[in-house]
Amino acid sequence: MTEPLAPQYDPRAIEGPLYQWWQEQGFYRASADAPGEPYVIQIPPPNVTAVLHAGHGLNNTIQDVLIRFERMRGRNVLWVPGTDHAGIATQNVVEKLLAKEGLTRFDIGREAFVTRVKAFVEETGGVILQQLHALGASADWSRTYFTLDPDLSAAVREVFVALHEKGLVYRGKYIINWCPRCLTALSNEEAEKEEVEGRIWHLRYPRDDGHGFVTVATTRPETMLGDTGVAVHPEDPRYRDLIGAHLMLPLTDRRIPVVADEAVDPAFGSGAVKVTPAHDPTDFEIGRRHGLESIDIMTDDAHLSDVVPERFRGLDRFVARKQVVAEFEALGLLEKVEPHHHAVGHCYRCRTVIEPRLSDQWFVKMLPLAAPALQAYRDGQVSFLPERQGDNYAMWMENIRDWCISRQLWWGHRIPVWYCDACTETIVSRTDVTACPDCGGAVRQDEDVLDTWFSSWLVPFSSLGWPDDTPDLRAFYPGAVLVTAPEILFFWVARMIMAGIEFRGEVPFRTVYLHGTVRDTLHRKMSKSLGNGIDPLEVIERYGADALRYTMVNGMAVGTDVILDPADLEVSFAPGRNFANKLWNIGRFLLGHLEQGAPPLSDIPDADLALADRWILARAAATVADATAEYERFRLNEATAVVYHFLWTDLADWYLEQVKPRLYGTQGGGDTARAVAAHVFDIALRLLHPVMPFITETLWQRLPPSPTRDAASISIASWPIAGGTRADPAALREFGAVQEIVTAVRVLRAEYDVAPGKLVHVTISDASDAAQRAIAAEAGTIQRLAKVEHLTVGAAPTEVGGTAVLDDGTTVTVPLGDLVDLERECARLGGEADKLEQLVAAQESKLGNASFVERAPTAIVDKEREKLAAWRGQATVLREKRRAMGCDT
RNA sequence: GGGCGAAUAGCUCAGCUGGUUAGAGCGCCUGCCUUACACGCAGGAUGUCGGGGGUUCGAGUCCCUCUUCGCCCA
Repeated sequence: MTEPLAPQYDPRAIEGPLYQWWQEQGFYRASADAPGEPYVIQIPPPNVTAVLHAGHGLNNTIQDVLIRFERMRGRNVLWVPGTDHAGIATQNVVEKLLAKEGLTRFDIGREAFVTRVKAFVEETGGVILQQLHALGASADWSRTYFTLDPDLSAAVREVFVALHEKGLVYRGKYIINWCPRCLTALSNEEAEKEEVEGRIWHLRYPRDDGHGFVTVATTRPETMLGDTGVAVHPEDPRYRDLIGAHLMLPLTDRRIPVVADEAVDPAFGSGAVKVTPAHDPTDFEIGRRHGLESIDIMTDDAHLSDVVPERFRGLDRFVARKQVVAEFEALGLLEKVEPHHHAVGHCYRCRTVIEPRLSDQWFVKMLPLAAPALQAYRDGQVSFLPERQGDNYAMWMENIRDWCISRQLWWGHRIPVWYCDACTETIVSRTDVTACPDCGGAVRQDEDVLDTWFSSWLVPFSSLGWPDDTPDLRAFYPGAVLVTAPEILFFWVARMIMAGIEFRGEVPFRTVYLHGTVRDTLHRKMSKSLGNGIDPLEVIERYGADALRYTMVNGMAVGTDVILDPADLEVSFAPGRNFANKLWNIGRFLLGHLEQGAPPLSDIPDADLALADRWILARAAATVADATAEYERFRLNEATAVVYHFLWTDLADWYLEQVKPRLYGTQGGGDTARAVAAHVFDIALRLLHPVMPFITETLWQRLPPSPTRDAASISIASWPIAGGTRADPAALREFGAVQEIVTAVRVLRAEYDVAPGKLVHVTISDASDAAQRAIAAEAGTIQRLAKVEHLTVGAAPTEVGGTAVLDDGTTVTVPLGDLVDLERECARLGGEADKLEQLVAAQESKLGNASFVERAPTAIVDKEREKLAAWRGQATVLREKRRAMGCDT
């Protein structure tokens, strides 16, 4: 674990071995009776056949950051991983494989097919969980579940039967969303609406009395073959006389009535709508209200069935559409065709156009489940991040519709319902049924399986052993946070909340963190079909998991999308890689100087601390407080930024530069410097560990031993405590003055193109209190960092030089002799003076405004007065300086 | 059609409860191979905070409206 650091940062060399070591040590295996308040995250179980994509990368990075943070804070952490059997998706994959052999699932039969899918899943499934190892995921793999495992299947059955007993599961004939390619019903959530440029056909239906016709408008003309009525609004004057009349349905010999129904929008189309109860949800309702017949005109695969006139039979629905339109046109019954923009349902798995279809399905009655779930949100038992997503949740809950849970698939939890053919008994049972309990007759099980989400909505407790009362269940339910994408708010999150309340009596998590989507630079969602995806494994291979994680977290504010350029991984991931490399080099430098060991900071008397030491300790204290607060508020990007700034700017750019002479031994105080450096580096590594676990562990392992570094791994080391380090406002102020003086000199050097190696003289005049203390304490630092030969404090020099006035009036003059162009310096100082005078003028008018002084809080007014005084002071110094230089003569 | 969100530097985005001389990273310009790092160091330029109105002592931040883009629902 502690070989010397390689001169080059090479993530591949450290990440794999480190992950393996973490696993061997079992750091992330949870125990129900371990100390600490439990903190549980349930992974959104990926499809068992899925491979890692950028969205998974983001989702799991966030979870791992939270988990690692809370683990270090001493919570009894459990991150439960698992996979989902993904009914349609997995079945589709295997059906495609079969198709290559020229077979369909029907050719080989249900049993053989299921065996085949099982084999496929065993062979190739779960790869994604392995891939999460590369990401550094600190999940408890010993608790990995699969939704088809026997115990989780038992939970599914228990829930189905229990809900059936409560009357919340029922079977009924309704219009469902039918995918003619997957040959199954879909829930409303699974039928995704897509905007399409379609057409609307205006068709004429002649009256049966020969007196004219009624025009109806439709986007799906082929369904007219299943029409059993025409509906108009009861108040529509155009059609009032027509209500109760009959029409002759063209292309058929059917006579259909005109009915009056409130559901008709008189403003849409012609105001008369054809009614196809078997193929449209609205029409189904209208048909039911008026006793119209339902005629299903389609086969499972969306070809016209035998109930239509012979010439249409067997036609694909879209071919039939053309033919129907052609015949209407030939008959002179096609009034017009208009372009029409509308949303059409598509199968969320295969994008096939959904066919609304009348069919027998199982449903869950949602209202009784939704009501308490909505109340739980209103009571604040569960909250959403970003908050507005709560409104989304509430709106869905308020307009909840029953959930179609049966799927005409073979891969999934088979519905635990048996039918007796002998006595028509229906048996719903927790255990398999072999004979009818009533008549002893033969039974057959319902052919269908359950929606995959019918198992997913239970994982917060089924993954912990429910319905058994297990120690895990008692310790780890409910969870703390759910981290997922907004796309599955309804599919999964809302339903989990309902199931949690129904079966465990409390919500399954307190916070729902809905993160953004990973998109390309055109803000398109990454997808396989667009070819704009980013392969996280490729990124890890090239730049390391730490760089990937950093980039994801850094680019993501709460509720916003992450934009990455798939065409240029270099540009996308450079920030993470650069930072990791910087950190590596800070480590190389620092650890090299700590090889001889470092005394614990507690052994160093306060009097030995240099101003720079006090400053970096104070900065560390502030960083601990800020980073902790940001992590707690889920503002991971802010937490990262805070630590980044501390490491790169405070530590590397200033403190390490300040401390070099002491580390090199060219100056005394080496022990103090090593103690402080080791201490703050330790803190920074811990603060960064949740985001960049590998590199922080690698460096942390090589810190010299110390009583406060007694954990085997940084990942189980304690989180730094803000109160444990020192706030020191004086040090912040005074070292701040050091920084400002150094920067001022550097600016002047750059302004006058002083050669990089050339030493200059500097005079500080009008030094503020802080500046005086800064110079007293850190003159050497200033000289070294600004390349100053003589640093004098006193009256402003009379010779010509470059001058800068700091905010507090402290004046820095670099006499540059012939290097200084007097005119140029006059202009430069004049420009600055003008700018300040503008500020002063604006500030004077602000403070001259009586209502501002009266109404604004005194603290604000005082602050503004201080600003005015400072600017006036600076302006005065600049003007004097210009006068002394003879600028305006 | 209804609901929600976004618009801030060339790019990607922060800016949380109104009070900052409006920030970061990348890119760009200048100068540096300073023995931890050129994936670096030092310095620098770039913003009518989408348009218009309003509330307020004070608006990038709150309200209205328009424009453009995105998401969800019908």
